[in-house]
Amino acid sequence: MELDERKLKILQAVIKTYLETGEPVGSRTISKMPDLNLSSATIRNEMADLEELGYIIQPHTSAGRIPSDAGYRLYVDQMMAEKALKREEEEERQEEHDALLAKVDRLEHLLQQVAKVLAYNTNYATMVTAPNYKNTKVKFIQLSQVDEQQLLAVIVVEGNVIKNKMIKVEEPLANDELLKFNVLLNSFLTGLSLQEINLELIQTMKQQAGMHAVLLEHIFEGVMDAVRSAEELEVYTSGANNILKYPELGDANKASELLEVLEEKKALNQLIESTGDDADNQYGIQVYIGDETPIQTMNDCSLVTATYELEEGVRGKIGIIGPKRMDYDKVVTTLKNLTNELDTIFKNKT
Amino acid sequence: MELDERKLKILQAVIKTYLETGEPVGSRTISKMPDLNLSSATIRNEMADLEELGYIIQPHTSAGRIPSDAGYRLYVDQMMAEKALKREEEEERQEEHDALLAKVDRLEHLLQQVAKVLAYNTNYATMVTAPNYKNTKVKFIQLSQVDEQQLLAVIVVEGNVIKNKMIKVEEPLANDELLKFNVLLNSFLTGLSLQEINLELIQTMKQQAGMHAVLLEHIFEGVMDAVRSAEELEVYTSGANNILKYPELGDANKASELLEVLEEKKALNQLIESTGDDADNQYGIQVYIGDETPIQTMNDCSLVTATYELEEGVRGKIGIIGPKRMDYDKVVTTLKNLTNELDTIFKNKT
DNA sequence: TGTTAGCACTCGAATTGGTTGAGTGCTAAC
DNA sequence: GTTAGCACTCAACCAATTCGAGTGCTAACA
Repeated sequence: MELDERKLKILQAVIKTYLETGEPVGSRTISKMPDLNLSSATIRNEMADLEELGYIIQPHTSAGRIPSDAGYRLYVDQMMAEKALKREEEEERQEEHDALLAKVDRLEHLLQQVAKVLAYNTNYATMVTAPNYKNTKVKFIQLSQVDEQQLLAVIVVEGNVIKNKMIKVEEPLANDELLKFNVLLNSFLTGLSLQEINLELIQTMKQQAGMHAVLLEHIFEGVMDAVRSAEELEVYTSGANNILKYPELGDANKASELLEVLEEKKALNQLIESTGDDADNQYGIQVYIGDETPIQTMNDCSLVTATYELEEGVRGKIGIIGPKRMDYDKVVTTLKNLTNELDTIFKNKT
Repeated sequence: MELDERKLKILQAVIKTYLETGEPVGSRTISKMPDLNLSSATIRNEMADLEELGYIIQPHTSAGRIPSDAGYRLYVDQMMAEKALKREEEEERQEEHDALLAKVDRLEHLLQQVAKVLAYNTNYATMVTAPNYKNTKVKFIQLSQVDEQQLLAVIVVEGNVIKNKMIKVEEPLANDELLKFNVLLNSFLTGLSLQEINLELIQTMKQQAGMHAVLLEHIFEGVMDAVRSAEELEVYTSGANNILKYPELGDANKASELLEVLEEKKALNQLIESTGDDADNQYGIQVYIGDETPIQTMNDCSLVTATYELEEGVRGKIGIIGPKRMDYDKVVTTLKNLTNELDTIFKNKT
């Protein structure tokens, strides 16, 4: 059996109405559509075929049909393909800037705000990861004496992300020693990516410095800590409550598990990092349906991810989590516009 | 009518069993308790009285009784009074340290961890506010040249909380100018509390400095920004999913509203700041039942707050949100132990 | 006077049975 | 290949019924 033109049309009709209503779709509903002029009986035959092909499912004998994961998949693929064609015409129309985003300054706040706005606009749960700094380079590094017993290490990496670390010392450093340290640190580390700063390098630095070893050790440890904390990926979430708005997810147990995942930043990070590369399609937008999602808890959900770029090579991800019957079209469009908007914001800023 | 000894006992029995079961408590259940030897009929009479006094409620004619807010109130007050008496004996027994908290270093992470552990231990939703820095003093302040067009302002306040701010400049400052600035800033601002740094002060500083006004303006603005951002209160939440575990809150609408509040940090802050001062009782623990909670959305919940002290005068709050029939005893004990533990951690640390 | 046994009563919750109607699959005719 | 028609299925809904936990009240008892 083949999926001919007509079957496809019927399938799309089923899915579309199911997305709208959330209830199983019967043959009569479809037959009444003006688009394709067929009796309910014919539709029934076709629907039986579609079920055999695995695109739709009957919850019970005397009910209408709902899309299977495979059905959604087909639908989404189709949609994405269409979007790819329409691309040029639309490109110009997305000028309206979101006032909510414009005035935010600090990256953390911006990303949190992005998650919030997105959740508000789509009515789904959202998450935004901070960009991965591993590939960014150290721009500036500085030790200062805060008080008798404490040094402060400040590290700025490209993208103007700032990390701080307090370092305890037994006794204050002399001014010229501090200066020496700063010169040393800067000359060695500036321009390196965080990835390239490793123990080996530190060793050679130590040899070069040739100063009181214990103190040195301590300070380097602190600096390394700061570097490491810059690598830590932050995740911002919003709209968790939206999950409860969809009855198919709203049962207390499932919803509770989902919420738990949304709180568990590590899991989230893994989740969103395990989604494929943006190279897969021209918008960097990917759709995971049901079992395709990387986490078991989300098997009743769909996940749509997009990639934004803070600057060359420094990327973060945006994710939207909703029921399988989410409004894929709207979500994809919104994400597309949003990433564009972020692009312009970042390009003007940095 | 009076609330005599026996009535009180019965009331407590009703509340206790209701806390455990979550279902209306009938007269027979109480009469079977070994503690007070009375027939169900007598209990019924007493319960009728208790209802008239407003301590318990009958959901419908042929059901048992559940506590009213007033009933809970009485129960909690009683409990707190008892705890106050038992205080000394217990004091020594709370030595077991929570391994999960010991190794955390940065304050943000520690507080987040506190929220998490607390949520895990109690099965309620939790929130922890970062301490209020308004009263803390500036310890250290520094401007550095990061690159051609950017200055970095770093401010450290007591409690070792660090704030950063990037400041754009048209052209790089000369080294001696920068030095001058730093001296100026430090001499004026160090030792002041964040509250005391205001426009007036800035004005006098400007006059003193007497340099190119525009640049100055810019820099001060940046510094002020950093100061302001230090004032911003952070709130860490955890265990939001626990809300769904209690049927009386689990209906989709209410739960959704609650979750929304938990996400809205500003609202949370207001909420927890509006709770009274810790002076009210010796543990700094307060219980808000039903309508007593400061937010309408929480009228079906109870809120228990505690205060911790990072150092003299620098305090934050911890809140636990659960159903009205939460296990007050456990919650209060847990909070008491936790604040003690935090005390020892902070005293060893700083 | 306080306590208790007994009893009629109430009312939500659970069970049952019947009805409805949306939807199906199949067959036969067009 | 399409469609009208028909028998069939089954969740959803509703009403009637039962069940039982719990009540309030009264009368008897200590």
